[in-house]
Amino acid sequence: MQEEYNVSALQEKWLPVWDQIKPFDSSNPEDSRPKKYVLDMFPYPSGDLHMGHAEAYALGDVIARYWIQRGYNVMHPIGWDAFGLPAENAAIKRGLDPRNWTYENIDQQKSSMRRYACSFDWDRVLQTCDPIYYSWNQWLFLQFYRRGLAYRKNSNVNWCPSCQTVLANEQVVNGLCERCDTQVTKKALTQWYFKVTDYADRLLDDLKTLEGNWPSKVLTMQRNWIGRSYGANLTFEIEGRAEPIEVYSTRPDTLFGATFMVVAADSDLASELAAGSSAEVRTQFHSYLEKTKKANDIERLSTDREKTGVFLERYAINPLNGERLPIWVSDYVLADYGTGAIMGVPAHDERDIEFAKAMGIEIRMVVDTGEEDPAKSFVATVGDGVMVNSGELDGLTKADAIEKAIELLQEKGSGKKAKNYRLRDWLISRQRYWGTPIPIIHCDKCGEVEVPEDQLPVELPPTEGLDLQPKGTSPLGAASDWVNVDCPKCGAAAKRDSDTMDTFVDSSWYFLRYLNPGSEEVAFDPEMAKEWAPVDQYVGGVTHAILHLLYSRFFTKVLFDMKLVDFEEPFTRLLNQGMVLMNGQAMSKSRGNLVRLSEQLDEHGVDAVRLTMAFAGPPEDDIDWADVSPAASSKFLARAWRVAQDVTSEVGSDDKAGDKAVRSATHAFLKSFEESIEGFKFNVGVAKCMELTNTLRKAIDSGCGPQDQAVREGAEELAKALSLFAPYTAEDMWSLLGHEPSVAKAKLRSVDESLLVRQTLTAVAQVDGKLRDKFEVSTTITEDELRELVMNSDAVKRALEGKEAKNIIVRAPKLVNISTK
RNA sequence: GCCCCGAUAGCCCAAUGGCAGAGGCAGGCGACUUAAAAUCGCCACAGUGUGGGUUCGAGUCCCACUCGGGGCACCA
Repeated sequence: MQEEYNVSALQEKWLPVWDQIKPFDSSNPEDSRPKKYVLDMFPYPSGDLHMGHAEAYALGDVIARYWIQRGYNVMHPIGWDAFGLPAENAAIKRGLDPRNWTYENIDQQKSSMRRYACSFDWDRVLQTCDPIYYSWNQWLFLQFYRRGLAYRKNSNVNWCPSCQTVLANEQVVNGLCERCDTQVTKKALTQWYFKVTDYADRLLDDLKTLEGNWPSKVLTMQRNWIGRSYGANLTFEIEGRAEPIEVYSTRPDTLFGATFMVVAADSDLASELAAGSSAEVRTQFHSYLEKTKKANDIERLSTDREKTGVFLERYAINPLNGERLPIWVSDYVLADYGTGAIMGVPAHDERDIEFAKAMGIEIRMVVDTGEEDPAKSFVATVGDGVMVNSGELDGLTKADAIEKAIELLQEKGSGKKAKNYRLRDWLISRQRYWGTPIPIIHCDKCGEVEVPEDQLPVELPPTEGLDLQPKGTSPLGAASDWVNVDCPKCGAAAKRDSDTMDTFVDSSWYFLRYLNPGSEEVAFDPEMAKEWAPVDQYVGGVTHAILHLLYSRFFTKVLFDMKLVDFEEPFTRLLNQGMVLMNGQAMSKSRGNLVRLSEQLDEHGVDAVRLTMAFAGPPEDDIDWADVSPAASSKFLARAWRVAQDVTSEVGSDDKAGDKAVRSATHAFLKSFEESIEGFKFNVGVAKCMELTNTLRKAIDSGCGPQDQAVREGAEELAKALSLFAPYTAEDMWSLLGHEPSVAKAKLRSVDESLLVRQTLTAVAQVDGKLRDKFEVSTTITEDELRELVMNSDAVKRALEGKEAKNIIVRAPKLVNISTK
């Protein structure tokens, strides 16, 4: 009796079966299969899953399920990145506890994921807002603290006036808050930092080991972000100041071209130098400083902005030639890069020449690059050239001059090699409620005191009686029962640190927590880490190319130094999936182009949506939902399903008895399917499934017939292959073919190469690269035989008329090309 | 301004330097049907953004440009 393909019936039929047999359990210690760790970036629980999640998890699932079918014990866990502002903001808006909002959303997402048939191991689940999770955030913080990697300092920090909290550099995008697009301002605050800069070299150098396994785009972005440069620190004596000033330069070779010095307006040094100046200069300086502070990053970064500054009427002494250099303050020099002061070499630096032009300062060429003298052209020449007007450096090229200049400076004790980074330390304090409390107690007598480990976790106090409304200081500060404690050292009255940690701390090590998510004894079991970690395949959006991935890499290196893990990179391979767009644009409610995942699933079924995600194109490309057709995917799945239904042979009959041509097609399919999936060409893999389906359809209707064993062999492999994309349909096909669930655990047949060997193939004859004739030839044809065959071809003779064959290239058995030029 | 990626049929996309088409959508024709849907089968459609170059041979490699997308952008 032939039945109809019914998607929703299949979903209802198989979901409970899978719940029972748990095909994706990875917790059996007796399991002898080799291990693989496949990880999807965990979601933030803001409402139900959306189309973007659907793509990411569909693609991650293809990989996880593929490796299971290749015979691996695959760990594929999921969790929730559950702390953060959206929960807190939603809670404030509705007067609720952020816990409610968060856990409700998690429940909803969890049930959507189950329905979506993700191959997650549901026994390995974590939520970063659970005390049992953030307890270990606090433990790790203390380990970092003891290693000198967590410290507090006062400085001008990025401040979001809307979120009323500080932001890490990484969370400021074009001068705007990453979350709410508000203009970020500066504020002087004492905050906690992680010392990422200690690891800058390793974070940069180890990117090499990821080459080929991470998208090169991400590697480049990380390199740029860390931004290492090599140069020298030069020491300038200052008239009227006991201490000299250090200046960082990548071009110490141009020191003879220095005609001024600039100090960052907002640096302590600037204030100090100004203080020693005339009253008039002091007034000018202070008004300039006020303007600088008010200017936000957007204005500051605008490239065509006029250079401004104030001359302090003080002078620095050039260490090599003793010249007096006027000292200026300006906002184009950054207080927190290098030493916050620079030597101005206008002839060979674009920014310096702009400044010199604006202030009427001398431009002195010291590198002859063959271009016009910058003093005349007012265009800085930054390239290589020959040193001039530079004393002992004259005649040298750039690289040699840099070496020589450093040598000279070193002899005088006024300079040495140095390197600098764009990367700054990671500011982790946040003045908000919904995050991990920082496990430090402030005591008037003892200063910063660690919360003893046996008192962890420092749990968040309940929200009752707390005003979560952002007001610039942490809401936790008002929880007096919670804040006021005895100092663990001296017993005197003390206060807890009331800030919470950046949520990127949570996600920097969560991949290790999956190893034993419920453990109260350890953050993660180092033995388990040896078995499973690092992550073999990480899947997620490119939006995390810098922040999350850099922080995770930093954490991993610290854990390596703590001897808790034996690897230095957390994610061996990385796949960045694209975005799901609608009509060329990111989906959003305000644009009115939002496609609701739940509606797509109701209309087309889970399998069709998943298949569409995989088939739409290469995974890293964006998918425009307007360009794809889940209805067509559904149609194909029904077609494949009918093939399985039509098979009439018995389970377990001998493959070898089957039709040769169909068997060849099946094994050719297996080979190309494997290549497609391992090369992340899932769209091609799906196309191969379609091709095999067409072949089997034809074989059943007008070929060897439905009883032929080759048709069964093909249908079984088709079901297995399809299970990567369409688990419900594939499971039902597997059942129609007489097998027990689950198809997810069925191994793909290995390719029988002998079936791929061909007796004949089509050889082509080209004249000047253009196709002129074709021949069906034996695969063992010799070069001479093929050449003769082609030269005797009428079509080839016609093409050669009036021309002379000058060169004949023979690539037996496939091709002959006759060149007449 | 600098760097990276992309451009193949009406559309989405394939193609180890060797026959431009694997697959799908939309389209046309036919079979089945009283009819339609569904199903099954068949068909058509581009010479690869533009201009050069390397090569026996270029969608593929190199150079320049156009368009689209992304990243970085006073880091001395």
